[in-house]
Amino acid sequence: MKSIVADILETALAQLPELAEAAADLPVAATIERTRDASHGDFASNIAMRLAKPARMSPRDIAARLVEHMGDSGELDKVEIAGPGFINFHLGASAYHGELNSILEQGDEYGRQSQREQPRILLEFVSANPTGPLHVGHGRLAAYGATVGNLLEAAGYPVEREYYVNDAGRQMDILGLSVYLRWLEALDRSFDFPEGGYRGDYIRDIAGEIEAEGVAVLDDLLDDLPDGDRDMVIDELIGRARRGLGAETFALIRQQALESIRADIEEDLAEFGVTFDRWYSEQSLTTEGRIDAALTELEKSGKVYEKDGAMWFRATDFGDEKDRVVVRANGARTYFASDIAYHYDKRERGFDLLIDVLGADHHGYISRVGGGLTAMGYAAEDLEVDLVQFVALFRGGEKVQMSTRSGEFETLRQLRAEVGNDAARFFYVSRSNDQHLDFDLDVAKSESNDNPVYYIQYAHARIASVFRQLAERSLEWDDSHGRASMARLDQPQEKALMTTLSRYSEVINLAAANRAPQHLVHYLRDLANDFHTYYNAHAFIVDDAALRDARLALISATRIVIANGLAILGVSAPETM
RNA sequence: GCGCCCGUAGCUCAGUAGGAUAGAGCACCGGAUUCCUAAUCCGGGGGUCGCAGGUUCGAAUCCUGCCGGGCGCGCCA
Repeated sequence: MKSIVADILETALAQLPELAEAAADLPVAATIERTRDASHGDFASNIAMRLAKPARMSPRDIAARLVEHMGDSGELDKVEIAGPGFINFHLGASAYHGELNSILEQGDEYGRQSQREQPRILLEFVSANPTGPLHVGHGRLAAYGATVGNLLEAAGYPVEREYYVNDAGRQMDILGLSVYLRWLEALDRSFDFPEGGYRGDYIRDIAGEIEAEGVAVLDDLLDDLPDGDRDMVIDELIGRARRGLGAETFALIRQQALESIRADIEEDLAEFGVTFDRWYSEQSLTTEGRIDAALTELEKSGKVYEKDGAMWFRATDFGDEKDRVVVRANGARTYFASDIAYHYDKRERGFDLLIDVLGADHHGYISRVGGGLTAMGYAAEDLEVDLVQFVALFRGGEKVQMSTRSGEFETLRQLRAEVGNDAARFFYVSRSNDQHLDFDLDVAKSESNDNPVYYIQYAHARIASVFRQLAERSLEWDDSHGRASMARLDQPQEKALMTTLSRYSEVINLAAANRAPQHLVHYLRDLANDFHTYYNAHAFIVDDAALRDARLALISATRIVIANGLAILGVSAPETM
């Protein structure tokens, strides 16, 4: 719809060289927006005000010139100049009827922009460490990332989704150790479980499943532990276990634990409607020499130096607070080294735009990873990080404490079980990602009244119900008759509904461009509201066949748009409720 | 101390590269169904957009400072 107005304005502008020059840097579409007040028409452009300074003319004069050069497009009822220089466009009914026809013709494809080649986007999200089940915070990353991916695809971008599995490093050894200790415990060896280990019940489950063949009982494992902090104790235990069991056996336990947890996460997310094109292993960065390759690139750039036996990256040259170690004095690569190697690899694989969806506590990484990319010959702008703020659960007006110790739930699985996938997906993306999220369990769970998920789904189910009623009355919807009779849709509720429907593509583009799913959430709420209002004001199944068919065409289009929008959110569109 | 995010109605939050009279839900008050699902609809009250300056035709939106809240600042991952 918006493009109709943009085309008219662009055509007029092209005929006025002195204005076109001033508007060179200004995309015409960016000057056009929906009006808030119907008396201002359907769309308004502020282009005259924005050109006033560069063109050295008064806004109203500019507006007048533009209006003079607007042809008669047939879809425009009238154009007015208002206020300080707004150009208000009043569209005719045919524009709305055209949009309605598009919806009915395109069905579930409606709202999808034509596929473009560039930029190829790699969307990385969740990427939670495979050391335990996902918690409610990860759920927000999952819902947000998945929805942004759907939005980008709908907007026509080629998108691949990736989960980066942090399956290397010390935490994996701690995981392996924790599993082995639980395995020992199951053999009636009793001891104090070390503080730094992973203590969750899932560790016991994994311990019960490990292949025991070749796994020895190390009776003196916990004897004479050094006095020291928990990290020291854990490292000592890892060393003993590795020596006692043999490096291969220890690695086997570790890998089994890792794969068990990773598979559990994958299943959890799949049930949540969140899937990935690839699970990218951090271990593979080492085994396939990608860290070496990245370090070589860094050295070539001259942005690394040696100090105190370690290799440092000059992160401060790229806006970071301090330089960062990439290779420790003991020869081990840091997590940061993996991280830049991974992002370098993403770029090497041909992705133009790397989007990372990360928890808000990761904001410190942005400048240094971007800096790494720059040093290796790419641009920091190739990396976009969308931070997602934390989640707080509320029940009965009280904040649910999310400590590991407390019996209160904290895993994504438990949340999904309690409120359902639809409500969870919906609530997670209903707020801006840079806003802290208060997740009210009571509202999400309530199956009536005040739950916005059901409000939207109910609109969809109601429409389905109308068509069932139609069949029960032995009537049929004559699709083409309905389309031919759209002029009969002249009630204010019908106009309001058509206007809202026509906004859908604009909302998709806006939400995709801003990585802001909440725009779609609010839109769907508005659309459902317009439908419910219409439902209460007018009967659809009326005796007048032309009017009936036209109204059924309108609500049919409404059903399509609601279903398409909910699909992007990963929420189901039920036929009955 | 430095850096990032946030501060809008009683509560939870929208607010589109600055735009016309700042919106929604919940809560509160009052109404609507012989008829397609009342998980619905309609109406009403409720605001110094944290504070103070600045930029401009125009600021919730941009800039500066301050106040308040969250998060981060390892040769951890």
